[in-house]
Amino acid sequence: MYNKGISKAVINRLPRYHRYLGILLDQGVIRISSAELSRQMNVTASQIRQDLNLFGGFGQQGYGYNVAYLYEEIGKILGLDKTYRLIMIGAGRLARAIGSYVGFQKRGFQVEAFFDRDPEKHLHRPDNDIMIYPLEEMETYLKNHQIDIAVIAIPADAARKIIPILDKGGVKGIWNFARTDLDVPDYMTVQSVHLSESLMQLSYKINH
Amino acid sequence: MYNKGISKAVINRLPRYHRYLGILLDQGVIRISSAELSRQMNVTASQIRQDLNLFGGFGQQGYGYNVAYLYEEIGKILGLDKTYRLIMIGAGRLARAIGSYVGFQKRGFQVEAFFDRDPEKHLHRPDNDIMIYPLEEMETYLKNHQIDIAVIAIPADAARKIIPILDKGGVKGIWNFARTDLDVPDYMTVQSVHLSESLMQLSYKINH
DNA sequence: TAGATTGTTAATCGATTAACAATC
DNA sequence: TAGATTGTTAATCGATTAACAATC
Repeated sequence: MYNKGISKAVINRLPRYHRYLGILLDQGVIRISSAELSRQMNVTASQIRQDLNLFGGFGQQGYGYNVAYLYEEIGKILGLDKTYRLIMIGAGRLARAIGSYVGFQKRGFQVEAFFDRDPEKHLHRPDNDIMIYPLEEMETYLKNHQIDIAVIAIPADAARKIIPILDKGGVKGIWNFARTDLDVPDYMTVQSVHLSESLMQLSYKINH
Repeated sequence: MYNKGISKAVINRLPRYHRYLGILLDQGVIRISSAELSRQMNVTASQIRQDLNLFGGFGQQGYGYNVAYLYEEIGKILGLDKTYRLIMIGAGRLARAIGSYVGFQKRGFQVEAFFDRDPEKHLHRPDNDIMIYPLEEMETYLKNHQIDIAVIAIPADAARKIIPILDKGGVKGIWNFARTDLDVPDYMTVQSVHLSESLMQLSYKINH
């Protein structure tokens, strides 16, 4: 899979295409034209064709796109055909909620462990049998386990401090829920979910 | 506060300015130039000045920007000088995590109640004394309480069905965590946090 | 006053949309 | 074959960056 200068705007749209195609697939729809999909998704047909063609000709003139095939291909582009091992950094409410969200909803993403400054504080619940380790053990843990993604759900300063350990431990991607930007080497990637900023954007929109 | 055609890109950047200014404020920094802020934030100075000037001249030639003043003004633009009453729709892990996140972190956003299809299922915890009501009572509840924001953390189809009730109930904004787009009348606004899409974007970036 | 830095206009860049020839 | 619809190029639109005159 090769990145021939795909813009960030396009990447951000791919998961949404994937979601809509998944719904069509469930509905038993076999083929769809860019025009029809554009109606359902509220984007232009031109944009759909333009976006898809960055990755190759998935459609067929006079026919449209085969739903199952396109769904599959976009899944591959997004890397959903692979599996990923995750650790959760933090074991508070948010970390546990995200951990079980990922565990239930996302087949290819396996939550392997939680780490917390104070693992005793967070009770093990019957529906959550994944171990919570003390944060100091993370470095050793990463030596013995190949982990692809670290989910960060701890305060901002703790989050920034932990990056070198994740780097050394061979973690490739960070899903960041802390209220900070994170500097990582260029062979690592960060995807941030800034809940606070999202709520502020809502508040802006309500007032304007 | 008036919206003179501010683009979405600008609005999305405002909370980040606010965050950085908050840090500077905590550090006791009195004034800052667009050049210095641009270095810290990794954006161009030009963009900062351009963005800020959409809302008025907050700076002063030869001086820069007063940190406290700018922080305050951006806060006002974002509507952070007001208070908002929220209800949480859903009382599962994610809803409770977000509910307590908002409660702890965001002073102006008050969580008033939870609603759930099965309120009995979700135990009341000592650190969470906000009531959980059955979902059927929401319509009546909204008649008797002025609620500004509904946070949606229930499955996609349930989420879509609930919109008319929120509309009738006078809710202005929706913070949507369900895996669906939501159609609302144009006097309402939706801000979605698509966790699933965010994770897919991370997965894409790891592979490219 | 001189130096610094904004506010703002103009130039550039990139992303979206329109159009249509290619082709199934 | 005729009709439909893609793939792709060209035109438009919008957003970002550069430049500099205004001014503190």
